[in-house]
Amino acid sequence: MPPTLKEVAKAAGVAPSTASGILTGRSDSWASESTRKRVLDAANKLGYRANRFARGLRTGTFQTVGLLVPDLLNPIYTVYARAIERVLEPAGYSLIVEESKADLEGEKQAVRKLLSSQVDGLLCFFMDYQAHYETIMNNKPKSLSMVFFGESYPDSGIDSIMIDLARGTIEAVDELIGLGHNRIGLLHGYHPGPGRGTDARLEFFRYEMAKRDIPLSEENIIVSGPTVEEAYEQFKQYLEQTDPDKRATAVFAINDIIALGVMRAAKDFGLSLPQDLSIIGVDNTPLSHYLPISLTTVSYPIKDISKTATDFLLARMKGDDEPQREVMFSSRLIRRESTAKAPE
Amino acid sequence: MPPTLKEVAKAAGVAPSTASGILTGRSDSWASESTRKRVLDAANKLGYRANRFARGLRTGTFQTVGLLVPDLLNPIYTVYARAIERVLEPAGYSLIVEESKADLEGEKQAVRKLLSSQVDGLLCFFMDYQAHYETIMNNKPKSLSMVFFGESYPDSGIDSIMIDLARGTIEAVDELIGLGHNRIGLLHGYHPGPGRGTDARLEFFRYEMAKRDIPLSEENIIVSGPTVEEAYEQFKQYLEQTDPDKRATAVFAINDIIALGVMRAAKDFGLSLPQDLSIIGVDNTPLSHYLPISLTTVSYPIKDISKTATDFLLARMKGDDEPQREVMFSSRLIRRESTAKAPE
DNA sequence: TTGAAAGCGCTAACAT
DNA sequence: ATGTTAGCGCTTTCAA
Repeated sequence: MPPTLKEVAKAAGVAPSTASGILTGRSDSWASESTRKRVLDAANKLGYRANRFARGLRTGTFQTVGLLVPDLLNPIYTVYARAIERVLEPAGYSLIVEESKADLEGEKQAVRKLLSSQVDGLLCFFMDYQAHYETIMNNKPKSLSMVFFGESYPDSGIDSIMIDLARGTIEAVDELIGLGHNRIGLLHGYHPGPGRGTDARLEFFRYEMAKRDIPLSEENIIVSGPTVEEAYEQFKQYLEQTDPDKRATAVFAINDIIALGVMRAAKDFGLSLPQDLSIIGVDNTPLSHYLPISLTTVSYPIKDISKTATDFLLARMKGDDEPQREVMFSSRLIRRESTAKAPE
Repeated sequence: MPPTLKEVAKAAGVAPSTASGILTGRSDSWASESTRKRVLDAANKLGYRANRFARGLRTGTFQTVGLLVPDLLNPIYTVYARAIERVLEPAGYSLIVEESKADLEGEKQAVRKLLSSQVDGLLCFFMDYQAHYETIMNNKPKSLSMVFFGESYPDSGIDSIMIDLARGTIEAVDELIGLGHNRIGLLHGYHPGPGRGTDARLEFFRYEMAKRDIPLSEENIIVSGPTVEEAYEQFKQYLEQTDPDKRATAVFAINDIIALGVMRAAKDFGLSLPQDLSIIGVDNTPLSHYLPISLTTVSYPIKDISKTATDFLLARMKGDDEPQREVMFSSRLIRRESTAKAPE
């Protein structure tokens, strides 16, 4: 049995309430230096750690925030989780990571679960924001703070952190055009159900292509789920079904993991990389640098993003009620081995 | 404010304790069908969810288990975490994943933290089991159950799940020999401090090599940390410093992630893969299948392993006090693209 | 500057 | 078959 506050107090010769004030560093605790020291020593000696449950029960706060991500096998979410944790920890909060298994149904369940679960705050990467709008607006307890990544609900009071893929996408498109590609494909994978809303990454890509008068054939827009497996299957199918003369010579994939699926499918189809097919990803996953064919990718400042998001959440949980915030981070292209001159 | 048990009870017209018995499905609750139904309905209507903290405080149990892993960027731990979670969830437990950042100091801290943290059980992948022996034996509360992966403390009462790499390693060695390799290197990466104990994977490899009269030059045994970065650096250095005539033509890396580092270092050094260098990993990480050069690797039944470990833990937490258990799972080689005939 | 007492929401003995 | 009561460990008025 771990020591209780009462025991610490007794060992120090003070009342539990006094010890509590000192141990939690409450500002109104004007304990004398000597008492403070006695209490701290006693706590230390006994190896005291406050029982989170008792404290949570008493304070009505959980000192816990949840992070919802689609798929933990995409290492980018591990990177986020780490960065977030690093901000949360010093603030005394713990992080619970939940994944929706890259499935819209799973995501709905997870939202429900998290909304009524005992956390003080929630950081969300949704695959489909629209799908949860009602649930969240109707069921979010007033006491639960949230921050979104990548999209926002107008007038919801929920802060959002956005990544402006403009620069990165423009650089990617220009890079490919500069290499002589004029049949460029796109693989996007955030939408488990087809036709469900539009992906900003896709729209932006379309726009930039149009601006440059590069035809973007609809059949070169490939829809996949967010996992490497789905990307592999979809792209393999694309390769099998598309006339080689019309086939894209370069693919912009909206994240590194699905880019990996594309790579593998291309290899299995007998293409040489990057000679026969250039591939660009997004996220600059740690992995992308170490692949046998390292991946050209769009990168963004993930630590800053995580820090900002977590700071917003922390502030909201403290009661901050500024107007809804929305900040945007920029992106840029990192050139590696997966892009090359267009084939003849 | 979420509804409390008291409110549910009132809505159903019963006492809190009655409602409690019904809602938690306590066996000694001989409530009549009609009361049971009223309570369930009320709970449902109000969206009641028991306050974990109050319950934990009252029962002295946390319904939580911790999982300690070295490095979440190695996807194999994500795979474990998922598989474990899948067993834990139906049993009503949640999982907290802690990573030691692939650093022995971090691991020591994490052990200390978890031992005194409020979890009912602990599943551990340690990098260095010896380093924690004292801490654990001296500080593990009687009420905390533990299960180890990959090593065991004799007479500790802590169950262990082992992977017998025999078959996999033998197959790996034979595969390489069959391909004509006779200078085979080993990269092992579980020991942050050099000279700290020995790695079973290494010992076994040594043994199998000796048995086949294949000389294993000490300089072809490369020590690295468990991350891809460290493996990359170490192997790069190895390549730069080793006489090409003595250099290994094949490398057995003790996990897929460090195998990836080896691949990349070889590429950057100008070697062609797999012609100039064959590489074998261990773990059969999901990723290894999708790499542009897919990785030959030693695989083992990770779901069964996770299930067994979690079942053991669940049983121990329920009070089971069978003698210490130790089970061993087997492994086998999966041939992919990263291995080829030895160069001339 | 410190202590006494109440109560957070829940469960388990015990009483009815 | 159901209700009453006490208390888990902590924090927080309020009183001393």
